[in-house]
Amino acid sequence: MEERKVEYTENCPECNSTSTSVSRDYERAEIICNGCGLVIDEKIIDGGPEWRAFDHEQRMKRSRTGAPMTYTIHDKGLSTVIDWRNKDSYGKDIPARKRAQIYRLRKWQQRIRVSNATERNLAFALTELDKVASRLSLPKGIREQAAIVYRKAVEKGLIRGRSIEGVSAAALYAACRMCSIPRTLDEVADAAKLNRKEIGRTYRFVARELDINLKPTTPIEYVPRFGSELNLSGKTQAKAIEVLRLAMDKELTSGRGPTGVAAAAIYIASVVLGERRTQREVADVAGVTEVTIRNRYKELAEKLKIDIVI
DNA sequence: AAGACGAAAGTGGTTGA
DNA sequence: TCAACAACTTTCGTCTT
Repeated sequence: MEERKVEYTENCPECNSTSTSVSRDYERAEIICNGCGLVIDEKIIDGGPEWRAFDHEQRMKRSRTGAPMTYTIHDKGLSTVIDWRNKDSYGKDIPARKRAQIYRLRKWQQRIRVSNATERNLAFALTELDKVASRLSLPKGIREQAAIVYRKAVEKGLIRGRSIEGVSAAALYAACRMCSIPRTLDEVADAAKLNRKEIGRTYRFVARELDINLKPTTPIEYVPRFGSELNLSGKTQAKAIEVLRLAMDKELTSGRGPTGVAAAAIYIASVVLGERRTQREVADVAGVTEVTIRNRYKELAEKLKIDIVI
């Protein structure tokens, strides 16, 4: 193994002068101060490759990594991309007489990449998916999940007779529930600019055909999101969840809209712990009315014997 | 003046004959 | 296919802080 010493800009705690640098000795797996020779750290991890390559060809052959695979690009991000720079793999300029050839190659590569109708459909759907997901500020994992659901729907031919937008919105809604960070149908419908009925219908259909059976969402899953939108402390959110656990034990949540129950529990928790929010505020973030909160929280307070002092 | 309360009527979706 | 039904909403007048 060759000895690689990499300059490392960190000061030695011993001699502590800014001018002295330390070096990493991967042979001995130590970090050493160049000034006083102190071993600063041992058994460091060598982040580099364990193989050696003598030229570019070998390097390409031996390296085992590349761009990560993703489901959010229609070809999973694995296709060849001919970039726009007129440079070859060494970074040298491509001679003028070859430019035209490269230009044609580039054009055809683009055309082939999204060749048939299915591919184009997928490409379109995935951009749509991404657009809606970013409007709802959903994490990347959910987009991947939604993309997977959408791909399966395409494979089963479930798109026929349904709009791409509708199915991608349904896929996204399903993905949210699968990952336990549910959005309401209303929220998805709003972001996708479609009506809720349509998405709901499509979702049910897709879920049935793909054998995605999800348990009904529990109110608890809504607490963190509503809680943080209301700037409630973790303590209050925990209290709301505690209330919901008790409520679920006593069957007070079944048949009720989960958002309504979650809103009521949050309201109760906020009052009990002195972090008061008005019914109006809670109702707004939960997407229900004050009346629903009142009905729910009356029930909860009565059955769980929680005293509400207002 | 804002928030909470509750009655009454209306809406959209599910269920079962 | 249709009526019954429960949950939820809208609206509004009243009470409380």
